[in-house]
Amino acid sequence: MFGSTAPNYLCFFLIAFRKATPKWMDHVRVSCESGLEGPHEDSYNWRKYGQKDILGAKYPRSYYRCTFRNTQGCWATKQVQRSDEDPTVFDITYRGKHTCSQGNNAVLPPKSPEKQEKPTHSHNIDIHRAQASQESLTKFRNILSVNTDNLNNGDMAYPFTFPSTSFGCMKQDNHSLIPWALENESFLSDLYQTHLLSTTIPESNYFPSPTFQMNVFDGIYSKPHSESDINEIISTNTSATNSPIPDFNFSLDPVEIDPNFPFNTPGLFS
DNA sequence: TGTATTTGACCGGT
DNA sequence: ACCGGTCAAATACA
Repeated sequence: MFGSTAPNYLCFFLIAFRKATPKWMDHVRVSCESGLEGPHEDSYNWRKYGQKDILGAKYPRSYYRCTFRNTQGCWATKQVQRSDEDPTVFDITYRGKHTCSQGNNAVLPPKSPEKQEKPTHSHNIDIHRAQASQESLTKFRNILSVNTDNLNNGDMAYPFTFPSTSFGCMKQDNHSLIPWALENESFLSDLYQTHLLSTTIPESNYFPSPTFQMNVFDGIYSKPHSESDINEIISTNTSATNSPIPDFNFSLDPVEIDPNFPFNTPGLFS
């Protein structure tokens, strides 16, 4: 399977990255009474790069990637699709972890309020700050409307809590923090993306309403598509720690990797 | 003019 | 061959 050339290795790792990137679903219910529709806001800067009609789905799926993909090499992506059953619900699938500045701790100021769909509400911003105060978190939690769609799903796990410690500010190159970070935050930190409801603009151009009703993914890592997905995440704990590619928070699925694979092959990561 | 979105084409996996 | 995901040229917008 593996040739002796670096490009072959690179190809392999790109495939492994795609396949092993943790995914999770985020169901957002839009408040009908507020007259809002469209997906949520998660305070990250996303750039839409595609839209597809999905077989059997009423609504098209939109594809977003981090705005800073090129400038900062952030490979976080997300998919947004309106639920067939309940059009007020958007299924959001996140892939990858933000390695850009906004993913570490910074919530960059909006370039323009309209276009950047940036929440100007402090709670949402605080939630993304590395040192959000417990007070803010408590206040924020009080206005959350938890979507319990997944509670009947036996796969769910990892109850969502609001830690008082810094969150989502892990530097990707801080290897000394990796073991703890991977065990506790590898994906949980990404779950710590909260969402504001959109206005009437669907899919992409949305920004919070002053009367928004916060509906946050219920903080549960839900519906792993398969057991392998869990393995993918768990494997991050081990394989990524010594990964020579610190910029990518991906895991290598041990099922797919020959344990005898010569990682120390000269030129492998060159 | 720079940036974001749209949308048909393209590609890889199944 | 079909389908999902991505690319990139065209277009829109500030």
